[in-house]
Amino acid sequence: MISPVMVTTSAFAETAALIGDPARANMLAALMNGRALTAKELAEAAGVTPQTASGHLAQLTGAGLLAMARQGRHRYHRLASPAVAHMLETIMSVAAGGAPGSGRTKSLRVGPRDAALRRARTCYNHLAGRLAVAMADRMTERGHIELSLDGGVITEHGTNFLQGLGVNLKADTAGPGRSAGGRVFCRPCLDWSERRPHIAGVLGTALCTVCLTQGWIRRIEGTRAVTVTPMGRTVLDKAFDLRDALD
Amino acid sequence: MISPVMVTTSAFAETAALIGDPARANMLAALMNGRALTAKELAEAAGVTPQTASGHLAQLTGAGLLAMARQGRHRYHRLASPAVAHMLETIMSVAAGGAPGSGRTKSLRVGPRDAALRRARTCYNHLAGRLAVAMADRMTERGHIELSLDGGVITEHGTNFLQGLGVNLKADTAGPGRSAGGRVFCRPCLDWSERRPHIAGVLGTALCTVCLTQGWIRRIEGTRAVTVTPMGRTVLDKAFDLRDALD
DNA sequence: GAAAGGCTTCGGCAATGGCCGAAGTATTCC
DNA sequence: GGAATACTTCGGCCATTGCCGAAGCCTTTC
Repeated sequence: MISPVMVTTSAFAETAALIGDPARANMLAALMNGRALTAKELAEAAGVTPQTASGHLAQLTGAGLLAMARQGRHRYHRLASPAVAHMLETIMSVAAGGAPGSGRTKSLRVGPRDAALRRARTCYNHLAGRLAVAMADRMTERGHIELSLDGGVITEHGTNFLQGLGVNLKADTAGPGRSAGGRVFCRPCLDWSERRPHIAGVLGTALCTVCLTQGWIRRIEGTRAVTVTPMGRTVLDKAFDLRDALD
Repeated sequence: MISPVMVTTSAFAETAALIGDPARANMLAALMNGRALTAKELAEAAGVTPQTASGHLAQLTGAGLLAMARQGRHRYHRLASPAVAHMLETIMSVAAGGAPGSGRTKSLRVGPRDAALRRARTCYNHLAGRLAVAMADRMTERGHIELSLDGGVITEHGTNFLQGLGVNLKADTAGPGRSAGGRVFCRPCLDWSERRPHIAGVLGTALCTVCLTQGWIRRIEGTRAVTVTPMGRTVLDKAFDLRDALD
């Protein structure tokens, strides 16, 4: 007999099992930069042949974790929704060491690629790493935002500050990131490398978008890491007093 | 050669794989009621023999997902931290059907046990299901809270309301759920059965605690579902105008 | 139209890992 | 002290499933 509760429990396990395979996990991690990649690129990211990758991608798409779009002879795969990205980030956060302060030190921090990731990276559609945590810290210190592990909100002061940077927060009057009262929340996202919250949600997305379009940061191909351009360094240091966050 | 980035990716995949096994997934789901269970109880929940469960529990504990406490000849296992509970809830949310509005209809809703779960259940340390969503809706309508997918906050009005119910929100001046400014946030938690947010975080925990200690709701043994007592029905319907949320 | 590239399906191999029976330790109860 | 209970370790069986080579489909390019 199959209990009705088993149905949902089984979907729960299946989803996790899908993520739990090393090859698929690498594909999903590669897609955490928020962009769509071809099957071949994902095969390379996972370290498997195209035919093996094809099977994995079919499974992930079938389960609703990925969305696929044909374009010529390419097929572009991306995370199906921000909810999926959020889920993956949450798992990464737990995988990176469990509760902060616990004795677990599984994630060794070595190597240049790793260092670049810890310094600054994208987390689906917002920024993460030392850079993002530093930005959140300065904004908190100055009263631009209020942030806790349970939630966050931008103040009037912060709205003005961000608009001065070119972030338009009054574009739409309602959206997933604002309450019925129009208040703009910023979702805290626990940074897996820094173990402290940074800014996600609509606010984090807007901030990341501005940084990219203005050329303050640039994506490093084939990884989630980003570099801060010389211009970006000047602008962001002036705006956020980054101190040694980029060293 | 093992790339340094692979280290973290591997921990990511291992964590997901740990959750992905059906037996372990059932154990974790059973622990989502927030309480500690013995190895035997978890074996029963997973549908495996004690010796098999023992191996699974050792893995989960070793990975930092569970914490264990000896007590006499029993060993009580619980989720290691709220972060783990949050991760599991996020996976359940995605597993229950991907993005809201997507064509996925994998989770059939049948059977009495399932119906009870959808009506009211605990989600680690707060309430979920139709009951919790209805409570959040009423509080939003009345201006007690502001809630969006990105965050939430309790208003002065809401603080008074909850204190009238016996929830003391001014107990400590700082904590994980409040910003440096003392503002009390309530984390939104996407309800996997209702596909709408309900109240989590410190606020959700406090609310759930009051309901349990006052005897308004009671846990159903062996499941995450809770029943609303006759007294609770009276009190909660008066306070929250639950309408048909409990039918 | 032929060639090339991107992607998928099929088939068989191999290894990972979950499962239980049996046996061993630790703790409580009588 | 002996029986009972809770839990763990060990060893071998078996199913699942990830992997790649080969071959086929579809689209673009020349």
